[in-house]
Amino acid sequence: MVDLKELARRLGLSMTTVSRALNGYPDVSAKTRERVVRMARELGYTPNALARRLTVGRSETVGFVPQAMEPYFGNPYFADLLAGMGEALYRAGFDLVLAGLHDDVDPLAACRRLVAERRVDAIVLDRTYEDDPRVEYLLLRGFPFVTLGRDRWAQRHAWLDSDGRRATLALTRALIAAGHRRIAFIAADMRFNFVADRVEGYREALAWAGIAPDPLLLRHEGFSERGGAAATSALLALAAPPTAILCIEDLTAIGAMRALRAAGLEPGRDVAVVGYNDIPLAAATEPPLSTFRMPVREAGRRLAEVALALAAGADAAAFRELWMPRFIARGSHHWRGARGPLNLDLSPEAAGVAR
Amino acid sequence: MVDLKELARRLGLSMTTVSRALNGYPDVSAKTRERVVRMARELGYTPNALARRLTVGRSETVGFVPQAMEPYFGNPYFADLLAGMGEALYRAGFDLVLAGLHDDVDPLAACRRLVAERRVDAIVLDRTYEDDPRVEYLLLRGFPFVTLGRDRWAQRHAWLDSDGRRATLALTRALIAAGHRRIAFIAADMRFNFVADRVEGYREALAWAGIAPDPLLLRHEGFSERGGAAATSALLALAAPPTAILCIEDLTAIGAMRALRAAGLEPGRDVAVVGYNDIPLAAATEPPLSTFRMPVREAGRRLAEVALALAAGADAAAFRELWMPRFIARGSHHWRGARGPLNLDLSPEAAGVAR
DNA sequence: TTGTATGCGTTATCAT
DNA sequence: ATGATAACGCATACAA
Repeated sequence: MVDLKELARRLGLSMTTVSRALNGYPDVSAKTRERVVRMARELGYTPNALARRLTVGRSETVGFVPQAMEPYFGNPYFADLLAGMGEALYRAGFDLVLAGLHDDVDPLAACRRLVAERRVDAIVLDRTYEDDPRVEYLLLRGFPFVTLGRDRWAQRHAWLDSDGRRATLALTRALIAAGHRRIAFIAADMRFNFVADRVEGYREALAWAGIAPDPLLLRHEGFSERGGAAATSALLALAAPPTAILCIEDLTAIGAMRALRAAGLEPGRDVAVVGYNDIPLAAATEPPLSTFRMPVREAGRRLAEVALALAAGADAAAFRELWMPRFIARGSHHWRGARGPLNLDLSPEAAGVAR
Repeated sequence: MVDLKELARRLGLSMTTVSRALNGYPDVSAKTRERVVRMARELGYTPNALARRLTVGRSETVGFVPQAMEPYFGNPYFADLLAGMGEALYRAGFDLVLAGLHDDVDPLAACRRLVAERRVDAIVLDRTYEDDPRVEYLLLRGFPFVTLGRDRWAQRHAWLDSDGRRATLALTRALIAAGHRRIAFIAADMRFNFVADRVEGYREALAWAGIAPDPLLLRHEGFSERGGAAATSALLALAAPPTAILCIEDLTAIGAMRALRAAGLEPGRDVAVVGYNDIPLAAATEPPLSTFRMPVREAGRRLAEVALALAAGADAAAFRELWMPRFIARGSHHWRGARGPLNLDLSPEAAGVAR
């Protein structure tokens, strides 16, 4: 492995000049630069990233620290998000490191290590909790980070989020307008901000319509197909079962549809079912699943871009983006009691009404 | 941020002594060590990983480079593998970096960069191709790496693999013994070694039974639910449709079952269907999917351990492990024409017979 | 048991 | 336009 010193020796130049030529500094003659570049290629010279990183004081690395792995299993979302991030980071010459992916280590500990040892220049957090320890720690340290999903303060750090509240609000209102009165929501652990956000939209729509929320219709085992099925069975056992079921994820909805069938009910006819995320499987269910789509790959790219900007010293205040998911109307949201087709109003005005 | 020099100054000791005390060297008095450790904690000293890495000449990092992302989407396999690797690496103080996760960059280019710039100490490769460029490159460079999935030479590098050939061989033989004669395999791109390996087992079983392989029964669009469904529709349109369908993945099998139903056939009765991997969804299909289970999380852990050993200079020859997946007999492998229950012989002897 | 001095491979500063 | 030298923050060979 030839290093800079060796390369400079062979060229009869100083390391300084060679380094400058290679890094595209202006103050080096075209002729010299050409010589240097050619020789570097011939000898297969590649700078040692470890040395460069120490010198420039940057690790050229962005860390990704999830809160929990459970929601990721079987979820294409995960691969898509990583692919998006990986793409943007690769372009910038940065590495993507994953930390805290297993349950036996506190995600906070993983964060601490990344920050304290300067292993990364910025961090991307996914699926934050309310009062997330990772967020509090990074805020305290003043370390650059961006979250996918905002928290209730929303003004303390950079974030990117899909407007789950608005989507759920619009959906619930549309269901009510179509005649539904018993609307269930198979959500998940409310500590997740994105879950709380969606539940909020659901509740606002009910309140707006003057429907008293029935706590029995809100469930929290929605992070798996199995959970969706179990929750649905429980809902069907109610004295007054729901006519519509909102789900925190598509897999949840798939489980819900399975349980409905098992109970002799036809999803998309006897009961309306709606998922979230639009995983590939969603188009292939029977009936095809109506759901919301968020461009996850692009979100990953954008998160990486923001992380890079923050690492370069940009102000976090500049990076707060609320993306609107699109409703994908397929078959499962239908209901024989409906007064007409489902008509979602995703406009900001409609969302504001309920606030 | 206090560094080693500052810490030493405050203690009235040399950097050397402080460094040794912190790194657990024996030749430092207990009293001194205690003082050093206490002060380090008080001042919140944490060594700078970049500096340490440059000094010791190791990046303390392992890279993971997939061949393609397509097979990962919607596959819990991916998250599980990463979680396993992340766990073992975290314990060792190593970082896990992901590279080449997007389609617009050649995985080989990602490998090159990791190696040439010394960004990682070892690499884990998943789902290798036959004559995989990544493998050839790393072999050429003499760079430490381990693959999940072996290639046809099998003796050139460290690997860990599930014995897909043997599993498929045993399954196909058992199906034949049960009376099946038209057995289809919805495989995938044969450039993937694990696909070719499984197809080999399938063919061996047919040959062993004297059944001429029908090329129409071997399909290659199995990397998605949709592909599984499409392949099945094509198979059903055959003059002589299959009575059993092997699938490269569970999602494929789910698609196959969907297409069977759409054609008025009942999987697990009219046609036997078997998946691979045992994703959570597999237990929740109707009928529940019979499949093979590989402990992916542990495989991830083991891959990381091997990578760490190789990075530390261990000989690759010591790391060749063939794991046997377990057959999970649920409902979908049944067939009304069967002469009896399916009886798999996964013993090495049974696998050897056909060789 | 502790300290001195050197090196890791770059980039950056300051001359020339 | 080019070069000598310092600095990045640590670990380690060698000395004491």
